[in-house]
Amino acid sequence: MRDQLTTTSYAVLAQVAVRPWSAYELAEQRVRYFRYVWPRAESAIYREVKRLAAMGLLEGRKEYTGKRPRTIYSITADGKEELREWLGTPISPFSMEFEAMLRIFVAPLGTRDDLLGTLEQVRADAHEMLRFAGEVKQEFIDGINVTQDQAYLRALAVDFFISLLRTVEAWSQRTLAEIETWDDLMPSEEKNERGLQTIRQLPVRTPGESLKDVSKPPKSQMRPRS
Amino acid sequence: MRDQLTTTSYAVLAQVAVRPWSAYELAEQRVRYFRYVWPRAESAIYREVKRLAAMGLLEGRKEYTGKRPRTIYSITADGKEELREWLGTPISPFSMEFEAMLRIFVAPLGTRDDLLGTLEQVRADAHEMLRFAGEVKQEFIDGINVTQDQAYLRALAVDFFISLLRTVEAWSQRTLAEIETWDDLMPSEEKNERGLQTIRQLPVRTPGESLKDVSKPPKSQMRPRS
DNA sequence: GGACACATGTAACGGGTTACATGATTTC
DNA sequence: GAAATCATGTAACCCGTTACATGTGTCC
Repeated sequence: MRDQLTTTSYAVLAQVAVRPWSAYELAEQRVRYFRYVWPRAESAIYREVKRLAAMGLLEGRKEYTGKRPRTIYSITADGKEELREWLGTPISPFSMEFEAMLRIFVAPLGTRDDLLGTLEQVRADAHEMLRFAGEVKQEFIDGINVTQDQAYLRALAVDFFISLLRTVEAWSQRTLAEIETWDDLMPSEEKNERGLQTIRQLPVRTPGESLKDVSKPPKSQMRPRS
Repeated sequence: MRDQLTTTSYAVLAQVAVRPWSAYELAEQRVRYFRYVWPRAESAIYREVKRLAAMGLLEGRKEYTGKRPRTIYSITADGKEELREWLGTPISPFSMEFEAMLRIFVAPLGTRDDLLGTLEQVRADAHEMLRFAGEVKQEFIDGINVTQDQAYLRALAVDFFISLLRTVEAWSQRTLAEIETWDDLMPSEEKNERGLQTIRQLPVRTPGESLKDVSKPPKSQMRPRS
């Protein structure tokens, strides 16, 4: 058996570290816990708890409802130690899947309505996730969230989400507005000029110098600071 | 053989639609094209072009350098048609993987320095991606980007990235600042109160009413609009 | 007491990644 | 002419998903 832990392993460990859960509850509650930062199918959770239990990082206790068994998992001392060590290692970088962008790049093959529909979906998805975030916000304000005692940590997460989602929402809106000014999706001087105008105003520093000379920086830059 | 196309299939098709490439070039150039919106390992591309060629959506032409063969792929009429149809279907929703958030939730198991290190990595990753975005911006301003003639579409993408990355960067900075005010990672009334304060100010609408009554909306709401 | 939703998983398939392999080109 | 790097892939493993299966309360 494979004995290297994946991030999914740690995600499960982390959730069980909060309190014991049955595998079913774990799979279910992932929605509120990690769905949006580490999305996985429910069945992956079932396999993962078994593995972790076999490795001694989780402990499974069997219960019965009639003749139907279920397993309650809790974390072991070894499991906590694994988590602790993990916290000191480098993270895997932020990554995303954003199919809408693929479609933008080949948009001229389709219709203007196709593209508007795609952008509308992006906006709707962001809207839905914001609604969920709003629910969570309300729970904390009402003091009834399951992790209320960790509000100081969860606040960081909720802040992240809402910032990110509002960014996506804002982008989808201004992009819809831009596309609505177009008559078609064909390239044109006018569209490209507008695009360049947008790009010029984007808030990011451009490389100050050409890359050709990077291998031989001027002497003056190599002197130590006074 | 499986004959259902995945988003990865369309990503490859979309890239080949621009112009013919060898499989190696495709895998390499994904970095500049789709790496950040649809990340996949290079070997996945090799398998995908073969499948697409077998289905008649791509056409492979073999070339030789000495006795080493390579294959140049170009899109077929059927391939273009597939892309066109795809543009009319619903997109898979935006999703992300953000391991840092998992670590925040179990942060009290580790040290304050662990957590600061994690956040520092997030900031560094965002910074690096912004540097890349800045390069692309400069290319467009200089008029030398490979897709210069599609600046009107690429502008939408670059705008998206830079907005998103600046959001992540800003979040990581204010979160670092917050954590630096903490003496430890243990929960406390004071930390939680600050967290709640943050949450209350987040720019998102909370659900205006309780969910209990949703199943029986008042009659007045069911009347048709005047 | 039949239908339906909830609870609790298992099996199989395929997509994705990591590791490896080999020919060509450049460097020194 | 040996070493390092680039070019061009292949093979194998495993994670993740989709589909299915079976038991249990609940509604009417």
